[in-house]
Amino acid sequence: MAADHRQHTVFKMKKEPRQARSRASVEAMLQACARILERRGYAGLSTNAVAEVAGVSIGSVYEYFPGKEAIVARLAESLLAETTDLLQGRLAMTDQRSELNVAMRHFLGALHALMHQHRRLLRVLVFQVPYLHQLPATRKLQQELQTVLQEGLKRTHEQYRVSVSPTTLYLMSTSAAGTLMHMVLMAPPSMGAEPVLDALSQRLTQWLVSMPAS
Amino acid sequence: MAADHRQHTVFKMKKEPRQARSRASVEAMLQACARILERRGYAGLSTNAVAEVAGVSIGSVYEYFPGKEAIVARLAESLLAETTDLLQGRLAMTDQRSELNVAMRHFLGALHALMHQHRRLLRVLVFQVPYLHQLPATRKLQQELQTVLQEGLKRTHEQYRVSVSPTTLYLMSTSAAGTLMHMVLMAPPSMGAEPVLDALSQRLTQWLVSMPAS
DNA sequence: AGTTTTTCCGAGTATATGCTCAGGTTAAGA
DNA sequence: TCTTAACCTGAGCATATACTCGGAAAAACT
Repeated sequence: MAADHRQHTVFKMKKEPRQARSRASVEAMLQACARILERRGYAGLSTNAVAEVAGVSIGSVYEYFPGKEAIVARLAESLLAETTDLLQGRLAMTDQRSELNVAMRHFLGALHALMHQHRRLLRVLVFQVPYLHQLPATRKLQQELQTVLQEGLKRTHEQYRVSVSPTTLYLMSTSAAGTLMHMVLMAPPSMGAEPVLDALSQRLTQWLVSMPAS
Repeated sequence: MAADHRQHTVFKMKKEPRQARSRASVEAMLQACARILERRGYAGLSTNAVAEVAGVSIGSVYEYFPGKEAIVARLAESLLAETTDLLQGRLAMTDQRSELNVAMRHFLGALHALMHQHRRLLRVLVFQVPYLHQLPATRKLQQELQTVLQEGLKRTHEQYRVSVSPTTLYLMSTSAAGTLMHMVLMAPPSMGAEPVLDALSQRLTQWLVSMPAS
């Protein structure tokens, strides 16, 4: 039976580990899951393999996770949460003294660095995990991207205070995300990241500047 | 045994059908494959299911395909080829009398329409098929996008003859592709396609116009 | 110490899926 | 018509994977 008809409870943990010992076990399972995903892909991931690589028994896996979907979901959630945190942290650093184009470049640079760091895992999550984009954390991250863009504008120098329509906001965030994704996951080695990030941030900034002020 | 260690011959057909009867069988298998992918996802796809839905025996499937990867690959190749043809066809229609922004809008509109038409299948192919982006047709399509952009520029009115760096070309194509992908596969219903396409083509055009002429 | 809760174990069962093969049927060629 | 090649069949074998369950060991609690 395919995994598609199951309830969405398969994405949640069965029970939270209470003692230090079990917390270490769960951590080992998650690390094992990441290792297997990077090396063998989602199709090569099985609960038995997770148990073996993590050095625990198969029974222990099912003690905490209802199935492999839940392990992957947990792993993805933590990565997505890390990214969301990064965005919020960067936003907190941005104030009225910041130059819009500089702030934009820093945002994109930090985001790119984080994605690049986890690129092997990210590739599998994005391209092979069927339920990734219906995870709450995914939607939260996408929303966060737009929020950060909007808030960042408000906080930078007054001369850039412009009114941004939802369409524009959407276009900017999807353009940026699409380019970052392509660079990290699909770009040929010949394409250096720095020039593209420079050009991208410059473009986004000029785009905003050219809009009617509010 | 995971499917990851196999040779890349799994992506090719075993033998070409010669008679009309067998060509119909293969066609039925491909249609069945598409149906199953749309309804059950890649994880729900099996050679047995393809045989059943197509109304042929499992033996016949293995007569023409070495495994399910080859069926999916064939299906994807035809969809990608259709897209590449569309781009080339549009390019042939573009001449020096065309306005750049109008031509750009038509390109994006046609591309979006095609993607939207196949969005259910496309979603599964993009997000669940591990080997999609290593298919020759995928690379060809990506290359075609950049070529069309570059050629389209050369063919439109002289005033737009500008020199476009590889970085810019890359940035424009990934931005456009990223936005189209997000719109077709992930956008909330509230986001209408037309305004976004209008804004996108306008943006790309203005971007080019603002560059130094060659 | 005694009791309860948490954690862990792993052989074993059920099931799904990939794929073969020996042989039958239909169409094309001579 | 006879021969050959193409095409089709589906029961069945091999394997892999999800998941259970009875019970043991360790930790926490009283």
